[in-house]
Amino acid sequence: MTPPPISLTVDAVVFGYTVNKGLSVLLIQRKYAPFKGSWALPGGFVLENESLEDAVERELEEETGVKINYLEQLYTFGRPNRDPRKRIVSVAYFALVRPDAFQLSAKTDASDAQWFKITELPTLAFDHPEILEIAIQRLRAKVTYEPIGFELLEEKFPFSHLEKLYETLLFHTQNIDDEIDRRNFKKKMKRLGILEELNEFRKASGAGRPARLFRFIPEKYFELKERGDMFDVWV
Amino acid sequence: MTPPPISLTVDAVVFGYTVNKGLSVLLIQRKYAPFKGSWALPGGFVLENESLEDAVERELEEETGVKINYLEQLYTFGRPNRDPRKRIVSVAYFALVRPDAFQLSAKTDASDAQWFKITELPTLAFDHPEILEIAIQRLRAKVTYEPIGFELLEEKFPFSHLEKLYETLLFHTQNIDDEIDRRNFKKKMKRLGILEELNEFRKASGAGRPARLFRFIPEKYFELKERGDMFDVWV
DNA sequence: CCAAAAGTGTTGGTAGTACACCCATGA
DNA sequence: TCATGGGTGTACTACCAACACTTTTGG
Repeated sequence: MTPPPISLTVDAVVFGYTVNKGLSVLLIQRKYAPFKGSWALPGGFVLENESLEDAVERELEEETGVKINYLEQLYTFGRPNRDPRKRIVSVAYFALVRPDAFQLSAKTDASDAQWFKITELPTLAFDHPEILEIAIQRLRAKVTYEPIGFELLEEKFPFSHLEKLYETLLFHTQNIDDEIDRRNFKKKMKRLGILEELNEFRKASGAGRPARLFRFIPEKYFELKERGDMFDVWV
Repeated sequence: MTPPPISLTVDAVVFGYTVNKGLSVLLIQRKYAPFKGSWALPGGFVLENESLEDAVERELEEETGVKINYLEQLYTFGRPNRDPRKRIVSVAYFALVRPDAFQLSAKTDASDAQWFKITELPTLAFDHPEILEIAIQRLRAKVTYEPIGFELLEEKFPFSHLEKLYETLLFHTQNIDDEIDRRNFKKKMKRLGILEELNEFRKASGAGRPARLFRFIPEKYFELKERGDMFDVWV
């Protein structure tokens, strides 16, 4: 029983977020056929002695130099003709980076890797549009029951940033033009008890009252989770 | 750039359920080393021109003859030494079968495949204990927000069967000895509006008042889902 | 003093939880 | 007639949704 020659790759959907730019995804430009010149998700072959996660981190380092903050397996794509050359099965991951990792490292050639707002995407190679779509769905669903949104924010953030992030993820990724009620959202988040209210304020960026900064407390969340108390923020 | 020789398999965690036997999983006994004689999840190599799902269905047919009712990709396991012989990455699926598919087809040699209650599992080969554990977690989580529980019941069922199924999945898989309040559970399910109350009753199986039968209405559920109304049954 | 962003409470509706008795059948 | 399982309603609490004005700052 000889196993058939199927190649295994990993691909990463890396999300970044800032209040101004909204949700963005990291893409690389392909240098070779097929899809030469097209934009694609970063990724590549898994080496014989590395785990899938190691492969993702290695490829991201090689191709983009970006420092990721959260990594989770997304789905495995194995349709027979998803790559025109030969049979390739790809394990897709999704990753989150903080705003400060948002600009690409100097060594990355700007023509190689670039951030794209998810509202202004180029045409993607292979079945990457499908992978990206599934990643967005997963991210959207997941922020409502696990506090992974914090992995996209700075460590200390004003409440309004958290609120805008949820607005973006829950509504703008679906072309819904809706807003979150600030008071209700704050009540819910406070009730969860996973935020620490700091005695620091954001120096105003322009006009407006300076905002108090908050911090996510992972320990509190793990406590909740152990007790089986569910996070639940579907605004 | 030659891709490394990594083999790709699929494995299936097939769940069955009856009120009497509780939640069970379908295992096969290995005929060859490594782990010769041990029990393992059914599965095998993906062929060059079949999709991952086709591979699962083919292997299940070959190894167990069981007819599955629901299939969903679970997770991909790729730790470098999970198979002692060589690098094998496995895409795990989880499947649900109805009670009538519960007995194995005649052609299956009983020594090959067998159902095991999840409370009375044998030692499993490879990293299959981990895969099974993750499958159970997924099933438990998923019944609270999608109506996949119905895929484990007969088409027409008394309410108490649904209730016992949820008790089993939500509590007994975690060694919690708890019960669902019949009245509250029924209220919740009725409010969802995805059940049809039939004018048929179950002929008593022993003593007791005959129970009205119900049917799950997939169409109603799709309607709900389209409208974004969330299923939500964490008893 | 005006514009911009942050902060804050109340009310009404709805869903969740806890809880106990009667009904129909087979033995 | 008894044992078994099926069927039903109410009261309390907690969360959700809707909603508008005041405060602090920069220009």
